[in-house]
Amino acid sequence: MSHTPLPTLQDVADLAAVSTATVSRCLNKSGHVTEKTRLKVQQAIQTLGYSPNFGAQALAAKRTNTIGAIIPTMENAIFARGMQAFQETLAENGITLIIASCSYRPELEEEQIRSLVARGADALLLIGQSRPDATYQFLARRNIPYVLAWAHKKDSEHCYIGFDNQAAAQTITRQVLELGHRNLGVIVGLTQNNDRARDRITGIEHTIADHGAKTAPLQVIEAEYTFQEGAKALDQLLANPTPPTAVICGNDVLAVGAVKRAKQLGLAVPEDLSITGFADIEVSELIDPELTTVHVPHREMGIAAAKSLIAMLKTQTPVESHLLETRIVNRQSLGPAKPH
Amino acid sequence: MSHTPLPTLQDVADLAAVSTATVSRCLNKSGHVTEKTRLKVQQAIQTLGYSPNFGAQALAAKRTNTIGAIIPTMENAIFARGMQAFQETLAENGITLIIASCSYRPELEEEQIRSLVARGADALLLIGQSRPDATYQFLARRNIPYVLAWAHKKDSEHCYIGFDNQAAAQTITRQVLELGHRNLGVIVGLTQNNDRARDRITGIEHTIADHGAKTAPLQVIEAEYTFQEGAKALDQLLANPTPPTAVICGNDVLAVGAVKRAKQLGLAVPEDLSITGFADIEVSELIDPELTTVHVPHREMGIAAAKSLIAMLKTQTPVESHLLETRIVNRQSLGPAKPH
DNA sequence: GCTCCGTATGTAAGCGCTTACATTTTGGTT
DNA sequence: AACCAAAATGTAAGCGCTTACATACGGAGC
Repeated sequence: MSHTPLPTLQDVADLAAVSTATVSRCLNKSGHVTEKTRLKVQQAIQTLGYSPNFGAQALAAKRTNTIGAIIPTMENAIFARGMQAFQETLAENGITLIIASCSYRPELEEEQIRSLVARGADALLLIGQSRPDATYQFLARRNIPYVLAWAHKKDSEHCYIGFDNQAAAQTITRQVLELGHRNLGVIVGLTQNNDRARDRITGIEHTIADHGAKTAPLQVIEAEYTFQEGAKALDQLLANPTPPTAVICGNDVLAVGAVKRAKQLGLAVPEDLSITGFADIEVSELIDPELTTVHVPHREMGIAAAKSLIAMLKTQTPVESHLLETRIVNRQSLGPAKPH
Repeated sequence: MSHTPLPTLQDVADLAAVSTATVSRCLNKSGHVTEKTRLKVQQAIQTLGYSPNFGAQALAAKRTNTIGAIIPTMENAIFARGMQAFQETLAENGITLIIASCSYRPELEEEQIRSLVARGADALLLIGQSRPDATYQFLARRNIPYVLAWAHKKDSEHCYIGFDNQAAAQTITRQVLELGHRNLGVIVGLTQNNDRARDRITGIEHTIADHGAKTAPLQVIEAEYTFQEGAKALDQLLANPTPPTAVICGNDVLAVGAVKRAKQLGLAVPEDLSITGFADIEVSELIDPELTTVHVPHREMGIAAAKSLIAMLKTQTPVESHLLETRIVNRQSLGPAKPH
């Protein structure tokens, strides 16, 4: 490991026989440089193997070309695809992604937000909306643009890049009702710190209320985001003297766990029990029966989030929310209610 | 959006009536500060809402407390759990993770390495070993510590944090052979830029060669990392006039795709066809039959990688490789060969 | 050839922090 | 009370870059 000091801007300037200002202008494509000198400089950069010092650049320019994202966890496939697209889009624009996770714990999120900002994130991607006002004030005070992804709300002061969880839940609930189901169960992620999960429940409840038909009271079970918990939740639902004929799940992982459990219990899906998911992640096509679920355009969402953030950074003004469409993917796990 | 300039170290120093050096010492816990003045400073930091400027800190201290990771893709569940643990461990140590992905494309990886280093990554986590010498030289020249994760090689100059892909493949192959299978198929990820996949094939081949028993020639199919491709690969294998009785897959995703396809074709797993996986990601417990696979300690690996990198940064000296143990998880998809 | 002006280039002042070194304070000894 | 080492604190010199402003340059128009 040698320790020759790395070349600096000054070294490049010296070699190219120009001033540091000119080299800087070349680097930042800020124009006002002749083709001839640009070439000279490029040459010098090449031969020295120069690469700008990040700290110095950040300090002088007051920006880092870095965008932060705080997601509940990378292990959740629901975020993986979207984040991948987000990162790719940022990279195409010369921006680096820094990632933190908060394990669905708001106080940790708060901490991570401060941490990423302290690390020089120029802008942030956050998941969902529910967090203390103080956090938003902090961001405003620092003048840090942000988008709230994986969720959407009309007429909000915030910039949302996502879909309407409530509306999506309504659509699939309606379909379930139309198939004749009158006794519904719900398995949903922990709602405590998850506004998306709450919105989905609300959507389900509203649809049932609006539908008019007489239905049994809705049974809602909250479960952690794992297959096993989905299975356990199904057990609870089935323990009821009048168990549901259809179970609407707040996400695919829970749904897949429920499907597996149902099969273990000797229930045919969807003949004996219908089960629906939410998100359309890869596993939903994998199990047997394949999952009828709500498709969410994850990649689109990641790309849109990146673009919005980049635009905000460039124009220094807020950007409109972006509503993405979900749609139901009809596969095999949802069928008509058994006639009595 | 107000624009009161953010408080600086100087402001804190003024308010606390000490010098900037003292404040800096408090911030960096470098000792030599009385409890009394530390409190004064803390107080001042609080009331001003001060937070250090990242660029300035990086410039002056010549480090960023940032570690970079370049993984093929975040969508691959094989990396998700390990990276999550990696990030958590870094965060516990006050280090931020920056992530880039290279889509299994070496030239992109090269670019990302330079990019992350330019962004001030103090150290790097890379996946696997195979990359141009020039890349390693670049890292050496910059004096950037790195670990190679998800792989292991004895007596290497590099620091590996991972498991022995070849040995793991040997173990499971041996088990397959012991169950009487004499006609084996292999479905593995694209080997072109994936040394781990290659190592696994090597392990399988060696075991068969060493075993002595007469076996049919090994049939190897490479497939992209998706369920669908796993299914297609199985089709190819079965198209053979003497199809294999056991298929060893290079990862769980391919295995799960193959299992699903086998069932669609009316083959009972493992009665008619045995299938094994590699990685033990969540889905392997989900499908029916559950997958017999090689368990990889993902979280441990992520934690170990983080700790090694932190140690390297602190001591400025290389750290020993860390070999993690894999083990076979016997579930349902592997059974004895059908007697003729 | 001389102005004039728009464009290319140079000059140099910071950006906010860390840290080597200098100075002061503290408190135990004599 | 005087002394001294050790501990605490202060001083100030950068770190490598961007950018406002100053200056030099070169061609068009007369």
